[in-house]
Amino acid sequence: MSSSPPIVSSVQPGGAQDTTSDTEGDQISEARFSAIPPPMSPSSEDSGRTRLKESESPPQQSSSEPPSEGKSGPSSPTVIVFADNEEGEEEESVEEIEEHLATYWLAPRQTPRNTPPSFLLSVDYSGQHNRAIVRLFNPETRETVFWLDNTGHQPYCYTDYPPQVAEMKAKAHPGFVRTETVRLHDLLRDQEVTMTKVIGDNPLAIGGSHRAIRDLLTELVRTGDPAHPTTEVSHAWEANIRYRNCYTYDRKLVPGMMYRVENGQLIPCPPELDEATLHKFIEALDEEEGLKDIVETYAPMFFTEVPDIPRIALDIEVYSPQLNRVPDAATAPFQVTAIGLSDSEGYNVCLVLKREDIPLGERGEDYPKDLEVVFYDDERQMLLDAFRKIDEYPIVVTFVGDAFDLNYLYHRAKKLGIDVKTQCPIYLGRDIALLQRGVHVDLYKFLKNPSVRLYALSGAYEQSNLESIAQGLLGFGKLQRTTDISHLPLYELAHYCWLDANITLQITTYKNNLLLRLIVLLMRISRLSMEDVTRQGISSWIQSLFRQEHRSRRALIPRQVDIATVKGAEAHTEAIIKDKRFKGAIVIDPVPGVHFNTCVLDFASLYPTIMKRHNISYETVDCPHEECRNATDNRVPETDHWICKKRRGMISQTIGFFRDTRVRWFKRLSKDKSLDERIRDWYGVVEKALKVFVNASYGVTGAQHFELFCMPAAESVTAYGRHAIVRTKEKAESMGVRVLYGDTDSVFLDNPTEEQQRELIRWSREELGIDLEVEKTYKYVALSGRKKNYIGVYPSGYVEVKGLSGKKRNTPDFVQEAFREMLGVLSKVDSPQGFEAAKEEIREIVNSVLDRLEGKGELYSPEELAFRVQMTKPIDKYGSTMPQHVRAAKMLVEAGYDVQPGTVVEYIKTKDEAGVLPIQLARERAYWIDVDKYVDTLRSVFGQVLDAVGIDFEELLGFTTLDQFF
DNA sequence: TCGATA
DNA sequence: AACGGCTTATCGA
Repeated sequence: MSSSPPIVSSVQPGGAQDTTSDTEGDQISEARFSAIPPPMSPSSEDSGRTRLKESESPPQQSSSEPPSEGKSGPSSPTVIVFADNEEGEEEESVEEIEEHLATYWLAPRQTPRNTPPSFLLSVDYSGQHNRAIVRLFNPETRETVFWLDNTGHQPYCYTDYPPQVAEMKAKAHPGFVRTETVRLHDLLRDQEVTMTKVIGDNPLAIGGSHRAIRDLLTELVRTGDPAHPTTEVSHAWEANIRYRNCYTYDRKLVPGMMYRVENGQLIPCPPELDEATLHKFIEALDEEEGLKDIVETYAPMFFTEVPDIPRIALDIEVYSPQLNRVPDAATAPFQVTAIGLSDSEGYNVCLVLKREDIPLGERGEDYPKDLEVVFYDDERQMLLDAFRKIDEYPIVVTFVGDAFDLNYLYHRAKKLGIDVKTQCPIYLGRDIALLQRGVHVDLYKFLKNPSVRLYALSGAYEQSNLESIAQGLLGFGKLQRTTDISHLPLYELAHYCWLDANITLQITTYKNNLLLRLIVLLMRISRLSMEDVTRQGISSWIQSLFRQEHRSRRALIPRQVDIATVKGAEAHTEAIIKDKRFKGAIVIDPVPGVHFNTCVLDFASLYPTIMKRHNISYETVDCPHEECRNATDNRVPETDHWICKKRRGMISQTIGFFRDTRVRWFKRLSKDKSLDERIRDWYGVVEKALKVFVNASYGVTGAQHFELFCMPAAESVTAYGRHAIVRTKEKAESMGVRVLYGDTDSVFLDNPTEEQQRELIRWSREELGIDLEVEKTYKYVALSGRKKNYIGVYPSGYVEVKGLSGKKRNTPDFVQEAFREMLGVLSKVDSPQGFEAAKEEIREIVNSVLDRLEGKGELYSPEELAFRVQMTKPIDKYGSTMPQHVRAAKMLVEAGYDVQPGTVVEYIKTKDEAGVLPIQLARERAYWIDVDKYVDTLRSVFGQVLDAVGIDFEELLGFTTLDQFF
């Protein structure tokens, strides 16, 4: 323990320690250096590295400086100074740099003219330089370096105005540069179009600032509506693509792949793919036109493994005078009491602030051996040391770092007089915390993403808090505290804080870096930077993927209004579109009762297969060709839609390729025991990433806010899906097999022979062109008569519960527990006669629960009795209706609690006027639980299952176990 | 009893 | 800022 700053940066300043000559070149230094606007004078004497003396004042933001891109984009706030060295220049001597740096905490940022193959972390826009800036991690020197665009690429959008008109309108903006005429393909109308490319001198000139160019490329049109006589119609295309993405697409950059800098040029380093494997890979796919291009683009992404990028996880604890209330990050009013750090190479430290009234405490039994605790008297010094440490890493991982940890540190640093430009590696955007050098990954945002949680991680956790995620993924949770954080003895505080950081790190390292590798694959496929891909959702990923696909084909990216107009929906206002729903999937009426030997067949990824096989894409459904409109063999069943016979649809082709690749290669081979374990593991990750895109492709096509939203396309997919399941049912019945139930893409067959299963599968492949698979065979299934509600028991005794409220969150724990016990009984049943014995056992379970409810046994705690219902809006937004959870929420507010939207209110049902009581208040207050209400709940939950197996719940209520003794 | 809400 | 289908409970009119 020492009170002096113990952390010694392992990175020498300035990169001057580098023994290779590859990193010679420019430096991106910190904001305190004056900005020298590029291009710079070709003087070799003054290399631009001159630094201000300590006494000189920090630079003012120059008003002529181009604004940074948007408010929340990861553009750099730092002033970057670099030498004008078209040819490499002499390196400054080591001594000189160290002398300069003695007063600075953060090492300067490098823009080397040469690097070995490096990992492309992000593509950003640098407001300082008004150019694209690429962030690379060099695995040899373990440095994060930068490359500034030198190709002269500029922001632009397209318009259908001729050049003279476009220029006349756009030149009202000072950022207008010039126009160019371009030929592009309009996929919606299937024709070449001449467009005018309008170039601006910075991204905000195109869009984002007041009266930007995209706002000038408009036309006033009369509406005929007296209330709004005119409306502005936009003539701008591709004007809302962020510049960093625009640059990525045009340069065909793939974030997550390797690049090197050679003589100042950014050059891709494609991997050497094993020819034999690649050949087999192509053979596994259907031969079709355009396959070669698509394989060339995507195979390198799928077959290049991800390096183990060093990363550090950070978690902080903050003093709070109020129990269970986290201080506001934007004002950072209280001391940071601990900073936990844990990196991927075994660095485990917790920085702890000494406080007068808090004892040191002791290191408990489970105290981690390799955790080092460093004590500080000075909070400012503690922050500076933490800053210098995390600045060494290409990736900093947090859990809720955007909203809290990094945000708090930034504002606290400011408050403590730290110069945030030169001494703090963090800077803030709107709702986002970024790093000047590395990439900040907020795992909370990423793991909360439903696509990640459900598709990639198969729903391994239910709630998105660190405790349940750690339990679900790692199998252990956070440290149990003995008291609240603000009063924890220092060693326990250190342990708790560090463990949170360590758990956060372990989430990225478990299963051979599964999560890191998944993030990188998602970067590659979506072409988004690590910062963006971990914060955005599936619709942004798919949007970005298809923007790139349009650009590579020289196709114009349509606007929502273009798709709606061409598909004949121009009369629909947004409000009408919003309410208009299309018909979805079919659920076959269940045959109620118990059925032994039920075989469930399902269509393998039904909707993506339909999109591939029927060529469904926004441009191919209701296409503009007369021949297609008049043909008869291309009609979508039950609808008036038709499908293009002349062109391959972009979404159909891309998603079809992903689907086939996943099913026929990565998923299959990830389970092939004859392959090397490392390869199998990698294939498993690729399979999961592809699954995310494939599964969501239909959903986003039917999502109103999606750029390529196309109702006819979404409607066609579900129509073909209904067609498939209905015909399969008919076919099965014609073979003498009874269909007991079915939902969207599955049919439950009553005791079919193996021969019958094979025949149906063969029929489906030949007639429908969809793979039907045996998904599972149940020992028995109990269908309740209601749709989407059943239990299925496997031969192993494992019970699967679908839709029944016994499994739902809002059901009290004691009911869920009794429900589980009942399932345990039912899982043992092997024959129709077995239900008699089961009935007696279930009677025991029910009666013991009733005893406890009525006070004849051990009482249930408020937690066990709690109903849990989420608040979907603020309390005052609930008008005339007053649901029970809102009533409970009001009681909480009166008692001084804070109830925000999204809060899950926990309450018990009581026998008084209120009828409810929040469990927080139940601890300090006497109450009578409403036994009748609880019996109702028990009845409805048990009834759902017991109905199906022929047991009457009321009959079980006859008497309770204790009654037998009286 | 019914529609709205969760 | 993925979709629709479906069940169950509660509240107020």
